[in-house]
Amino acid sequence: MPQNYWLIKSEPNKYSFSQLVKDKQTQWDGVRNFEARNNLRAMKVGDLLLFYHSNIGKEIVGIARVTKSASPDQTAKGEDWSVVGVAPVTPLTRAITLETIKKTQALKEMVLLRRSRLSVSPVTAAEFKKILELSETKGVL
DNA sequence: GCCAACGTTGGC
DNA sequence: GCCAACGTTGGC
Repeated sequence: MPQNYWLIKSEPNKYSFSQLVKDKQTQWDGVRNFEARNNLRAMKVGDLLLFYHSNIGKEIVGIARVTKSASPDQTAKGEDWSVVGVAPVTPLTRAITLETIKKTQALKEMVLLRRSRLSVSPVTAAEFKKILELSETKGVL
């Protein structure tokens, strides 16, 4: 079964990776952008997620996984938005900053850089692997 | 705090 | 259907 990879953004003062670790699981709601929503809908249980802190930190801090595929976002009654279930896998041994991503040849084409305002974006297997490698994070794949 | 990028809205 | 105005995101 092919597994896909994604990057999800959150401002750490709103919902941080450590909060997700505490919660054990959460619903990824509040997405109000069509393209981001379509990416949520393309997620399958078991897909892996890079958890990025925007504004504060500007770095990828952890790995999470999809525990539940897309369902209607109850926080948007009458509108057609989606949520997925997300659970933490592991924090990165070393966080990967935006600066590092920009400097790293293998990561220069990341959608994160090309589409800076998109809050849910696809990540290639090669990019995902590179992030794990650079962050010295083991036991995920 | 500023501003570039860019998605959305609304007038025509 | 075009496009100006406006609002939001997110880097700096």
